[in-house]
Amino acid sequence: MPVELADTTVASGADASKSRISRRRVLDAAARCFLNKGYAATRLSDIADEAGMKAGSIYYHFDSKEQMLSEVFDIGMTAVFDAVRTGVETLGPNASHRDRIGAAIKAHLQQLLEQSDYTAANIRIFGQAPAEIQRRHMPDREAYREYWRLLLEDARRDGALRADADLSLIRMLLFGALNWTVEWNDPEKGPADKIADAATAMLFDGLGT
Amino acid sequence: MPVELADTTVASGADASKSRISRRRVLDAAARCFLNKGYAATRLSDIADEAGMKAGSIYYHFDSKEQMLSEVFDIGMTAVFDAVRTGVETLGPNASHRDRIGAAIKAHLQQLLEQSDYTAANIRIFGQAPAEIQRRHMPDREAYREYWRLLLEDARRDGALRADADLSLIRMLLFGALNWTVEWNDPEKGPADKIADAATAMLFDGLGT
DNA sequence: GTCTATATTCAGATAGAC
DNA sequence: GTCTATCTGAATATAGAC
Repeated sequence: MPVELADTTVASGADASKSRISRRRVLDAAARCFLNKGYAATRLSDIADEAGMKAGSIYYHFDSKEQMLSEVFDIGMTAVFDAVRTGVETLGPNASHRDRIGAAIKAHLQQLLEQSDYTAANIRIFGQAPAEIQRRHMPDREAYREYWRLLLEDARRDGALRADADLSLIRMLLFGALNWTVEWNDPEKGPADKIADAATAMLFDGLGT
Repeated sequence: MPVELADTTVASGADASKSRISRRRVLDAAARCFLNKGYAATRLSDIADEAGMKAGSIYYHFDSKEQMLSEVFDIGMTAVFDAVRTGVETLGPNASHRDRIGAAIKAHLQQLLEQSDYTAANIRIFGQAPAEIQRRHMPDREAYREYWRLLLEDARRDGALRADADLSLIRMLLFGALNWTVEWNDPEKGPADKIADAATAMLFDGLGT
């Protein structure tokens, strides 16, 4: 029995692994398609083409197109939230507020532009996703916004940001400057870090003379 | 004959007018639907419902869904470009660069958030529109970008913006801050001008202490 | 000008062979 | 696990009555 058990374990382990791998390949393809064409305009055959299989085969891994979208959103939000938290915490507790916010901006843009099609898809197409899917993912997004809200509020409390600033407005303008990069950035043209530095400088210093 | 001529003229004038009016009603509905749901997710029956007619009737006024999208893009870009030019030129030739850029920001946001669903649709869904439509409207958008490029460059030339700024990068970050408002702004919550003032202050002064 | 009815095309989803 | 073949529903677009 130990042998059969071992064999079975190996076999099902291998199967499970193959399944997990091609499931992920399909999801990668879905994230790319959703990002580039939008949700409604993406056909299952587009995803299948990019994943190297036939449209019908997708249903071995997923129940529906909506399920794929939902998982793409989940993975994308987790990726960017983790990256930002890690980027800020890596600085240690004595970093300046400017450095903390700068690190958050850098991590956000790296995920969006270089690391994760899932994050990019989440940010780019969330607003046009089916209402039910949007509703389901509101709490994630709210938690992420809340993290940024505290980041900025702490900075103001300690005098690193002007006391008279409308922080929730500023936060949304900052998100806009960062998130809109997905509409125009050409990865060939330069690293996300360069954009991040410019955004941080604009936020803190402005461009007036 | 003068009578018949007059009658015919009046009658065809009235018909033409009715036609123009309901054509515009359909296009208004299309702009709203495209803005809210995206292009691919909008059905002709959505547009028809909102315009108070049946889906088939739309084809009396338009040849295709794509034609509607193309006209929405045209009207939206013309509206925002005209508004921005007018806003800047109204200041007269002796206005400060800060005031000129501030006026451009205000006009852009007013169109986007309060005046024109056409402009909002153009900005929000352009990136997910069919490739052929995007291609056709590239020159318009390029001209608009060019206007802003000169606005910022003139300011820098005269010393109103820092000499070391990467203006094309800054311009795209600014566009992002402004354009992303269409994703989050709640028209009930406050006027576009308030957002415009915050954006202008951020651009010139920054928020650091 | 707008309607009803319909042709046509297409995309999401399912069934069963391999 | 992936394929081929197919069902089904939907959406664009057309035809002809009113």
